[in-house]
Amino acid sequence: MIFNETKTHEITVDVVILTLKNNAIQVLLVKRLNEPFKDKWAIPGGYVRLSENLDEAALRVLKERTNVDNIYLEQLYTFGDPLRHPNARVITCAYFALVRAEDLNIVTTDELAWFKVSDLPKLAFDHKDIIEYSMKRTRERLEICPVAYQLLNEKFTLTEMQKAYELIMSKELDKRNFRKKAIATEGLIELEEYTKSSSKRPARLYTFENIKLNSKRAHFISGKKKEKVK
Amino acid sequence: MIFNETKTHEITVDVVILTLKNNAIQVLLVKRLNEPFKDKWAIPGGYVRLSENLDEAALRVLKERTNVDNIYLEQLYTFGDPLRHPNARVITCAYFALVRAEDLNIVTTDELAWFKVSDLPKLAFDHKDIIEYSMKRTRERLEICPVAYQLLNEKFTLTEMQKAYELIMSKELDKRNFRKKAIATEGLIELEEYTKSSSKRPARLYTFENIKLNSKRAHFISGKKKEKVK
DNA sequence: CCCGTTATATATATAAAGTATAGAAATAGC
DNA sequence: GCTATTTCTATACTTTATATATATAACGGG
Repeated sequence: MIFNETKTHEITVDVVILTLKNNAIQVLLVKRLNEPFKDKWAIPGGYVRLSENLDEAALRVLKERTNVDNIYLEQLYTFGDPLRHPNARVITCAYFALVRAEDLNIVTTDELAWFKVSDLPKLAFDHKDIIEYSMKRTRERLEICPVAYQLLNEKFTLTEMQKAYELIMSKELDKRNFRKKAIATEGLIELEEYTKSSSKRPARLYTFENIKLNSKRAHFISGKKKEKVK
Repeated sequence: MIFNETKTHEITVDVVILTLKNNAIQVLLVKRLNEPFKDKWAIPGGYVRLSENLDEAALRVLKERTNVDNIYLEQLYTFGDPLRHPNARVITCAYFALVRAEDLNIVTTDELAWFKVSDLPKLAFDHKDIIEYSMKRTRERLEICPVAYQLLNEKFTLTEMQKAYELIMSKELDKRNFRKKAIATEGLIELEEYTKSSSKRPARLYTFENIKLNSKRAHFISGKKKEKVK
């Protein structure tokens, strides 16, 4: 590829939209309708308009695809390899969002679907790298603040919360110690409600008050892997 | 300002170059020769060439200004407010670098000089925000890895290391506890050399082996503020 | 309706890391 | 030699993290 220095850059935003569905962290992908990478799956994205800033562009893309507002959205990283787009010079500012499955009302189609991040299809551009980096960042965030509640329904059990942590961190945590530390988390509210679902003993429901995502006390991931009991 | 959606974006990199000089964290600034913000100080930067990626562009800017290689350089954040440049649409990908004063061989002039980050002049564009964010990120890095050694000379005393931590974190640390945790840091090597300078008892010199900037064990900043003794 | 199963919940012991404080050793200046 | 100053060692105390035992509540099968 020959670069003509008089050509200009194009700049896009791409948004990694993560949710918790079917006991797995899943990412929303769109199928590309045009070349390059026609028919490959890709992260939702779009050109940055001249009148909007990067956050606004990312929010617009997120809203177009999910119709949700008021979501955890954070700038992730800017990817600018000259060869990341095969026939143009496109720099993309990647964002990632954590959304509640409960809040979503997405009609998935042949061109818009959820995929487990642990089992991705062949992706367009460098989008695989971008998704992997978004998971790394999510883990880093979780180590310093209880950002996982962004993935939980409004009311949740401690077991559900632990499951979210385990899926993000890819390791098992000890139930009893998780409870102790979770309960000490700033912002967690104990409700006088219980699950009455199919399970055995009903579990107490909790919720998070809006919002303290800088709480240092909530990094309860350090626990060593619990050994699997036979 | 009216935005014409057919106009294209321009993309630059700006590099916050931090060092430790005269008992303060200092940043390298250049005086702008042209409008806008003529004669105001700014972070060194430049347009991203079509043939280079963002890291390469940042390295090039860093090398142009400081002639140092092999430096701690990290992408910081991308700033893209439509109004950040008064008469163009310039998105900038900001980087920050930590350099050793010892390695530098910069001739400072009327157009290139070091400024204490705690006492900055009036800056061009949003560069004040960018510098502040680079300090925040440096603090975050320091909480999880001993990145401060990037600012220290090759051989240093624990007192010098502590001083670097205190300057970055803007708080005093307890000397005895700092020593205990610093000595436990992975990668720190105790030398059989001592200072023989003007001070009282000679201090042992230490160095860092190349390089483990992901060591979790090195976040020894948590100490409570030592009360000032009268 | 008893009883085993399963998941929730509480209490407590042990280990590790973080914080606080006393004081000894080495040098320079007087 | 005495004092001031800085480096360096040792140790007690507090908090957090990890490990383990046991009780409680519902369900389902006989």
